[in-house]
Amino acid sequence: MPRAGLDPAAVVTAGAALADEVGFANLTMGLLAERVGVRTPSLYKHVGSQEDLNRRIAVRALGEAADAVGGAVQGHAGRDALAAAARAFRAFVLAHPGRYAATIGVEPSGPDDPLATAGQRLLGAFMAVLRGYEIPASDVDHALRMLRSLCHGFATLQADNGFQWSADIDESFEWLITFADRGLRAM
Amino acid sequence: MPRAGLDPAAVVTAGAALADEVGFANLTMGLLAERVGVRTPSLYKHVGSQEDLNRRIAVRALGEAADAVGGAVQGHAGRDALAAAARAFRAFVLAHPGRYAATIGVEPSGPDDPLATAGQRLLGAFMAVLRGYEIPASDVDHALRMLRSLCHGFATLQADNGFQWSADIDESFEWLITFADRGLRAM
DNA sequence: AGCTTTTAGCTAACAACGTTAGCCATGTGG
DNA sequence: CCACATGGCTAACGTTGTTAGCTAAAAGCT
Repeated sequence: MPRAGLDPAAVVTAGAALADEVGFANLTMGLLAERVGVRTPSLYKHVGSQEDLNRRIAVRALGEAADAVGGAVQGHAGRDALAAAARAFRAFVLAHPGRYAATIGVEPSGPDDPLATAGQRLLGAFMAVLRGYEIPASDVDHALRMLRSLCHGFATLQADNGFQWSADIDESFEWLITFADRGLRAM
Repeated sequence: MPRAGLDPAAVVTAGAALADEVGFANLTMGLLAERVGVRTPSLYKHVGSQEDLNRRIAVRALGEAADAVGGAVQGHAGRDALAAAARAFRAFVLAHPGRYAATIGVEPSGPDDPLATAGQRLLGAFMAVLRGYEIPASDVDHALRMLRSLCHGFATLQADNGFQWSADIDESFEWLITFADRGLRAM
C-alpha cells in the first residue's frame, strides 16, 4: 500500500474545499476520505473527530477571511477602506460558503483557542477600517459590532438565498456600504 | 397501548420547543419521540422526514417572529417603531434560538411554499417600520435588506456567542438602533 | 547496511441515527 | 355491530461516525 502523504493541514485543506463544493451540511468523513484517496478511518490519524475537523476548517476560514479583509484595507482609509473591507468579506463568503458556514455556531474554548485568535485577527482587520473615522473611544466597540453584524448578516443571508425578491443584490450591498459610511462619518 | 393523540401540529410544537432546549443541531428524531412519549418510527405518521420536520419548524418560527415583530410595531412610528421591532426580533431569537436556527439555510421551493409566505410576513413587519421614515421608493428595498441583515447578523452572532470581548451587548444593540435610525432619517 | 521504532494506512466491527416495512390495536362511521 | 382507516408498535436496513487491532512503509540509530 503506497502512502498518501497526508498530514492534518492537507486534510483540513481538502475538507474546506469539499465543504465549499458540496455545502458544509453535506461534508462527511467518508466523502472527504474518498476525496483524499484514503479509507475513512485513516482520517482519524490526522484529526481527532469530525467536530475537530470542523473547528480546524473554521480556524482556516477565519484566518483566510482576516487575510482577505486585511489585505484589501491596506493603503486605503475612510470610505475607501470600508468599501474594500466589506467587498472583500462578502466576496470571501460567497466564494467559500462551506468553510465560512463552519465558523457559525462554533465557540472558542478559551482565549488561547486558535479559533479565538483567528477571530481576533478578523476583528482587527475591521478595526483598522474604523480607525479611518473619528469615533469616540466609547463607541468603537459598538461600531465594530455593528459592522460585523452588517457584513455577517448580509453575506450569510445571501449565501443561503435569503433574499428572495427582485432588487439587485450587488446594488443593495453598495447602498449598504454608503449607509454605513455616512453613519460613521456623522459621529 | 393507549394512543398519544398526536398530530402534525403537536409534533412540530414539541420539536420547536426541544430545539430551543438542546440546540437545533442536537435535535434528533429519537429525542423528539421520547419527548412526546412515542417510539421513533411513529413520528413518521405525522411528518414525512426529518427535513420535513425542520421545514415545518422553520415555518413556525418565521410566523412567530412575524407576529412578535408585527405586534411590537403596532401603534408606534419612526424611531419608536424601529426600536420596538428590533428589540422584539432579537428577543425572539434569543428566547428561541433552536427554532430560529431551523430557518437558516432552508430555501423555499416556490412562491406558494408556506416557508416563503411566512418569510414575507416577517419582511412585511419590517416594511411597516420603514413606512415611518421618508425613504425614496428606489431605496426601500435596499433599506429593508439593510435592516434584515443588521438584525439577523446581530441576533445570530449573539446566539452563537460570536461576541467575545467585554463591552455590554444590550448597550451595543441600543447603539445599533440609534445608528440605524439616524441613517434612515438622513435620507 | 541492518535493526528498531514510530506511524500511516488498512479491515473489521460497533453504536447511533434516519428510515421503511409490516403488524396490530384503537377508534370512528355506517 | 361491523368495516375500515389510522396511529401506534417491533423488526430490520443503510448510512455515518468512531474505535480496535493489524501491517507495511518510512524514519532514526548504531
